[in-house]
Amino acid sequence: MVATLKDVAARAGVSVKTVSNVVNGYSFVTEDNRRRVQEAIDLLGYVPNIGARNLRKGRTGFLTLAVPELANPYFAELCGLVMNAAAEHDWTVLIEQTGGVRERELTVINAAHRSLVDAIILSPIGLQPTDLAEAAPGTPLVLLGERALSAPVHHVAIDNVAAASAATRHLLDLGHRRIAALGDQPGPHGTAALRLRGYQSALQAAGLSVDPALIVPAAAYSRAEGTAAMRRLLSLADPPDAVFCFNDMLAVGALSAARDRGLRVPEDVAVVGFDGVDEGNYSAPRLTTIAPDKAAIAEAAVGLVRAALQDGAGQPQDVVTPFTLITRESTRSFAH
Amino acid sequence: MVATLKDVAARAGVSVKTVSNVVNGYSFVTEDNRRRVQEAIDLLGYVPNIGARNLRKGRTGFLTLAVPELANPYFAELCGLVMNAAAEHDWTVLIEQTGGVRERELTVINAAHRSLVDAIILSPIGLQPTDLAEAAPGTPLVLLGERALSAPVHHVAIDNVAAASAATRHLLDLGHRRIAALGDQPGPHGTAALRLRGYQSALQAAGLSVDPALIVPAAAYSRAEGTAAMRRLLSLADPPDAVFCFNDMLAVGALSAARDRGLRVPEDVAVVGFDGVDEGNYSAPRLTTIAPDKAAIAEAAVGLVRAALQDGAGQPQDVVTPFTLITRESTRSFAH
DNA sequence: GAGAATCGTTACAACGTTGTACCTTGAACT
DNA sequence: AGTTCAAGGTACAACGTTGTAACGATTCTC
Repeated sequence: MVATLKDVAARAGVSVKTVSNVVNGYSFVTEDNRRRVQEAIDLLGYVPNIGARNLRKGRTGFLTLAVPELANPYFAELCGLVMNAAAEHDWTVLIEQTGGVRERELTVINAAHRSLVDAIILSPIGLQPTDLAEAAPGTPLVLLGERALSAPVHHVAIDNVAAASAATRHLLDLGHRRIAALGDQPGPHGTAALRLRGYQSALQAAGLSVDPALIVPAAAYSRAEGTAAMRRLLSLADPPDAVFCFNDMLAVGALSAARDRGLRVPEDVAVVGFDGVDEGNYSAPRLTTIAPDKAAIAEAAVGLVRAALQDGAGQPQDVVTPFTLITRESTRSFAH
Repeated sequence: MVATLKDVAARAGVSVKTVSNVVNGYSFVTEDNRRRVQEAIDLLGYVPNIGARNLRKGRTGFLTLAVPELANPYFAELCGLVMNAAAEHDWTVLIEQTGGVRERELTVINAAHRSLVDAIILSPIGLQPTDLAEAAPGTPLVLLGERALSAPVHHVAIDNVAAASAATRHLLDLGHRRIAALGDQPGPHGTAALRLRGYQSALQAAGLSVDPALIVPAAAYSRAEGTAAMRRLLSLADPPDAVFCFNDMLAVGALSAARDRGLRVPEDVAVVGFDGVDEGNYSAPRLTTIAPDKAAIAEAAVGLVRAALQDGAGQPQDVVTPFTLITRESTRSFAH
């Protein structure tokens, strides 16, 4: 059905290898042959069989990019950027959704499509440090946004502690004293733990104590969870005057909950998010947020993959990418 | 480096084919051999080479899903659902971004990774009806959300005209008379044309004339374009009292523009969106929208692929999936 | 003008897998 | 005892591609 090199060769009256040489731009082919082969290719609509090529060459031209969920715009945006960065080096990206479930993350790093991809980029959530021993040897692995694992693996991330601290300090600078942290999650190794640490250190640096009642968990980093968690905060006897949300989805949900209670943001309660998604620039009020340089993360991840494939297994790199605090209406107009 | 069937066979003391039989659960293998092979597999960490298997079997287990942009949550949500639906039938989805550019859509349908995928699901934007002649023969093609092409290709979509008409009628029922359409795009075959037709027919059915000044274009279906277009509308000498946006991103942008002008939604101007993305449930005010049943679209698309691969090239199917009008605050509290 | 160097092309093997055909073994029938 | 039969296993070829080695043809060198 589909044309192969053999078909093209037969039509052009040359050997299979000569066609292959034309396709790959190799070595020396007479102008005459090159033209005849090209005509045959166009005529038959020949397209190389990538699987066969991979089989022969060893390199596949594919990368796995595993994220918790595409429905989260942070990851959707990130996927798009990684795809672009990868395309610059002729890689195609195979996106997987893990749902943040440890078991599926394990599948990604130790087996799934191993023979089909040159490397794996994973944004882990449920993964435990010891799990990395299961990683497929020989396939470079780059972890995104997760530093606490601190295992000998390539990492790309912002400084989560510093970023969370900056967000909290921003609220402190505006005069807020009863600042909540929304989005805590179990486990000492997750992103939540790092952001919580940054939050706590900023409070302590300001001479404030940390009130456990103001640290609320979120089962998932979704808008719905943000709303639910914010409702709990607003129902406290002594509710917060500001909330640092561990991601923008939670923050959007929190804004919605505040609005439902008839509270003004930022006058009654200020809100800071984390992720810098486009959506936050259109919420009401517009969302102050920590914006990681997503393009830099994508570039760095692909760069690490390239380096790992060239040099073999060198020292695991730890790339720290920049972030900025974008102040918008959800905190800005507060006057103390 | 990576273990192959041969390595496993050597270790287990059986032939390569017997190992293959164990891996695939085929035919008759003694319990003893099966156990020994399994042990060798576990020990060596054997994983089948998918490329080689594809080469041998013809079927690849991959689908291409090409969407304009992952950053648009409608497509991000849709991708997630298609991936889930595909996973039920052991397919892995290869996501491509076309940017809505005709040339890249053409690449998708006629060449890219053709040999690597069993079928192609495309959400077209720039594609012209005649372009479908370029589609790779032998690889089933399913188009999403696009009916006007009306070529002999599988289609899955809601009834865009009816949906747009329902949205407009909703505004009419609420008493609005000066209703704008936001998001027009050139070309007689695009989604925009269908939604515009539905808008017009609803107006005419109500005995109203269509004011061309109230039909504003949008270069892209993004929040930023929605804001820009809404500004133009609000600057008219005789501005609209309601706006039907051709997608939710435009609507979110429009809400932002209205807010910047100090207008109340829906009291001063009502807004309806299209896509039913989660974000619209958290905007201020919450967005009334046409919500296509995205899960149904995903299921239908994968179902069509399955049918096409089983029956060969049968009659192209035209699947119409349901939608609902979700009324929320951006229109609801209007009293006329 | 004989040998060497270069260009252009080709046959062959191999990548890892599975379908086909065949072989072996033992048991169940006449 | 001879025949049939099925289960269990194997060897081989093939999928489409490219690297290697080798070959024929031309040109260059002294």
